[in-house]
Amino acid sequence: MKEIFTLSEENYLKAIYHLSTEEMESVSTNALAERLETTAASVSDMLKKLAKKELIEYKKYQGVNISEKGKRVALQIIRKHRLWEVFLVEKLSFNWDEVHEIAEQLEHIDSPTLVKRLDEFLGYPKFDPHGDPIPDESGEFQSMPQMALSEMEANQSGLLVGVKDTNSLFLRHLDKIGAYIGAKVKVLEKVEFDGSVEILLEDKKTLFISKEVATNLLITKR
Amino acid sequence: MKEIFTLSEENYLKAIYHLSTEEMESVSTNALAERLETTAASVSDMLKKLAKKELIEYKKYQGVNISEKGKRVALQIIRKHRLWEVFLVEKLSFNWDEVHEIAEQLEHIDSPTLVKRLDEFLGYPKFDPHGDPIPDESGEFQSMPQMALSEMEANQSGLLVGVKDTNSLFLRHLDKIGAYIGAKVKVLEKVEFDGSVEILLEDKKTLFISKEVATNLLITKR
DNA sequence: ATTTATTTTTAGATTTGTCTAATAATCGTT
DNA sequence: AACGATTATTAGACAAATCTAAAAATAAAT
Repeated sequence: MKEIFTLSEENYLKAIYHLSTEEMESVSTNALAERLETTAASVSDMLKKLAKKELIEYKKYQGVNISEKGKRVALQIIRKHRLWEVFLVEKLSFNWDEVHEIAEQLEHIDSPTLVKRLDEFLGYPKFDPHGDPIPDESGEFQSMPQMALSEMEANQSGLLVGVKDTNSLFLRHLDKIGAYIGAKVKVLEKVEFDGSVEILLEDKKTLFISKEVATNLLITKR
Repeated sequence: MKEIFTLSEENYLKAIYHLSTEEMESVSTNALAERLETTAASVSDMLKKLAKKELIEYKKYQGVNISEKGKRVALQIIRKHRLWEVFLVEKLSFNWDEVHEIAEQLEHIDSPTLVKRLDEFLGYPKFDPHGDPIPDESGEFQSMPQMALSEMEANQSGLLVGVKDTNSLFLRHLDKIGAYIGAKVKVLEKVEFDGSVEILLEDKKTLFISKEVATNLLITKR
């Protein structure tokens, strides 16, 4: 029989998964508390519960590592989150900066059939509107080698495949300058003294990108 | 600022609304307990909370009446429930007997924009797959005068517009005999001794409907 | 290697929604 | 109108998830 998890447990698992892929070390209580906007005390309590259910590996004062079982659960939630984001953008014409909060709710809807049908309805998308890969039913996902635009050399070109920061202001800025997921990008020149980058977008227009923006744009070569 | 209600509160409100339209009297604690599959004690507790928030009118031992405010809230939840049912059936090709449980979850997603966009995406449907009317943003809905098939006289005809019982077995039975929402129905004969009804469906086939089924089919004349 | 600072955990309370068992109010019958 | 039956409410407990304040463990710094 299928194990059921509470909303809180699901949110903890997702946060632990994300934090442990961002840094390769084990996740600290404080980092989790900050991410989930709660106290370290609450995190400690919850970690005990998750450990008892074998969703994480946890030794007091040693931080957390997600278990295989926990990873499976987390990836299914992430799968739902990203599928719903595609739905919201493609079918309901939401802007890509508006969908996160709604998807945070929809990701907890529990119905495997629904997920399967939604996936089919959307044409089995492999990436969400922010360029993040969508895990399949068994948790696998395609991921191309990515780098920040700021790490590329002059004259290299690639495809804009994702953003690091999903902050709404940042996403709207991208819309304004005409950058979108899938756009072809070529680095024309790297400006030494301020770290900004001159790029050619879709072989059409050239523009300067600040260092801040460049470090938050993800590119795959060719 | 918008008032937020818990999942429990929303489910209570919905149940109170439905029970109070089914019978015109005030709703009893026990009826609610049965409907919500909980105990009378829990219901008593919750009624106090809802009354304090002015969602219901409640006097101890006197049963509940939903307030105008409560009705507004309930109708918006029902609106969401029915819109999601349309989505599941029309877009994700679910069967009409499979959608209720999923819609019970989706109805609690909180995003007015989402509801608006979904409504638009579905082409502003006025009725859900079971023939129940979908309230609009201000809680208004079209409702044609309806009667149970069992109440019709011989030789009268009408349109099958809804079902009373939404039990899955019943809905599948309807599929099997070829009855669907929108079908034209003519009463050929009413059988005295067992209350069954002989009908002509869509001017094509005649069949006998048991009393049980006939009382659960809703018809509008012409 | 101590001491200080930081991080993490525990102890004890609180809120929400639920339960069982006991009490109280209302209803139905004679 | 009074009795017994039904229905509804309270009292007291419990589990989940959170909090603050205090204690314990680890890390950093002199």
